Amino acid sequence: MNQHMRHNTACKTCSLSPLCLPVSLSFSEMDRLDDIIERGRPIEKGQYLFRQGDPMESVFAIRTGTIKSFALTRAGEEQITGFHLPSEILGLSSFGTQHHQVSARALETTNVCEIPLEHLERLSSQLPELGRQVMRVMGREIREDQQMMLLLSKKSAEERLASFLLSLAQRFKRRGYSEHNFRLTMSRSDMANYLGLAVETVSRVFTRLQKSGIIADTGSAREVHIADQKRLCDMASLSEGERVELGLIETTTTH
Amino acid sequence: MNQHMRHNTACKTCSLSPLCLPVSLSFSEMDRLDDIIERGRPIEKGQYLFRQGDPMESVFAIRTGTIKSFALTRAGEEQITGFHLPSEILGLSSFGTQHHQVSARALETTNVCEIPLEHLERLSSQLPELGRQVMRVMGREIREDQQMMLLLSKKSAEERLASFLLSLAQRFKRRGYSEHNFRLTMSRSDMANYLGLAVETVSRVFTRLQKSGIIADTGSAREVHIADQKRLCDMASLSEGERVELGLIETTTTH
DNA sequence: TGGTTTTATTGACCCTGGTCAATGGCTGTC
DNA sequence: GACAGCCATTGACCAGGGTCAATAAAACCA
Repeated sequence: MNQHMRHNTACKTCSLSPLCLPVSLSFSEMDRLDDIIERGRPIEKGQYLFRQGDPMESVFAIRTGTIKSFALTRAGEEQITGFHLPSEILGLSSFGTQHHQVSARALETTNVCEIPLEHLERLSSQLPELGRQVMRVMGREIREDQQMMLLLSKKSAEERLASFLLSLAQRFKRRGYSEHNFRLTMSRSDMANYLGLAVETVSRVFTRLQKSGIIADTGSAREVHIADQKRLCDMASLSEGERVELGLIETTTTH
Repeated sequence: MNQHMRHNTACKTCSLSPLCLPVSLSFSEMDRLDDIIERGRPIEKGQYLFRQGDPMESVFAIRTGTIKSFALTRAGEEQITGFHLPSEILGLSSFGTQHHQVSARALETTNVCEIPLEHLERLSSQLPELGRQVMRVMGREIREDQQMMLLLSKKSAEERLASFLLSLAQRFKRRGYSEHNFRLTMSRSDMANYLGLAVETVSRVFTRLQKSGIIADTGSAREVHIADQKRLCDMASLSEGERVELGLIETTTTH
């Protein structure tokens, strides 16, 4: 048993493990994974989990909270590359480099599981299923990034925001939360940055979504209530890949 | 020795191996990799290497030629997710799924090395360095996709084309070709699709680049001669990550 | 609690790049 | 070598969404 382990923080008892690295490991294998995981104190809102350029020593799984990851452009502005929810793995994009290629910052108080790379690599060669899961997670990240490329190069402002809200809804649902009511942990400006829009455009699209009754006015800008999911889907012009991720269709077919 | 092996097609004798999967394998390990690799007949221009929805049974390393990979949008148009040059690995984005999530089509006559997934996974657990290299390649792909997200969400048409040409130049250079003179294997329309622009815009930017003397008029639209690389770099507004990939700076630093 | 800062909304205006249309240049084929 | 089809270029026009500016609403904090 791991000295760092506290109540309810072992993979075996974690409700997120079916979505996370331990998926398809046996109980005894999970114990070995637990032995290399370090669980420190929470990261407060605004604090960095790691910064671009830091030595790359671990990857992180989110236990609770939200993290945004971003790269810095030449001009010093951020380009947000993702918002990460519980069970998602952070740091994979720096694999094969000595240093983190992005920064990661908490959008709210966040707890993470730290997995030292050195131990992960050693354990992966002993537990083939763990290595395979790391590759599956990386494959999913590549697919998501490529869907994001599609969104950024082909979709209108309305389609972008609709796709984003549906993606969040689905991710909350998979984690056992409501897919219709949730709180946005990121600002309008973060959303705009991520979606390749101006803040003002995001704000205007939210207003339009409310006026058309697709989302309800909750009184707070951060609180979302999806009132008409079907119309939101229509508005998003989802690609096949997105429909698969959202669970709207079973599997892709040949064209 | 592998029955499929032909002259100059073993990893051990392939000039691309330092850029490809076998990097940092010993000769005897390379032999074991060679044993699972299948090298079939060339793929002609326009032919598919695989199609979105096909069962996912192998990944592919390009030996010669160029492949474009793309997903289909709901409306049936393509979204190009990448152009792949010799030594680059294709199919990683479908890791963890039963079926290919993108299609891959040859832009010119192309030779590939086919690596059956089942064998690759088994061999990776026996040769930890091979598994690590697969993860490094996937990490690089994630970083490139995220740089593409930056390009698509923040850069102007000029900056996009300049970045694209520099990226191609660098990739040709690493493969031993000229970084100043090369032939584009993709059409204006493919470039436009990949860069999130209209064909007409790509054409206009090419004209502007010629008029300003940054690229020379070679008489052919597909033939590029970079006349002033420095100004092209300035024009591209490269991010730190891009500068690292292009070898313009050594490593990222903390901000 | 009041004052300061950050975040969100809304309006007015403008610009980059998309769309439509016409033309010219290649490539391939019978 | 003439025709077909695709690819590339250029011009004219237009619109989606960016920018700037003003205000309102939250969040923060001493």
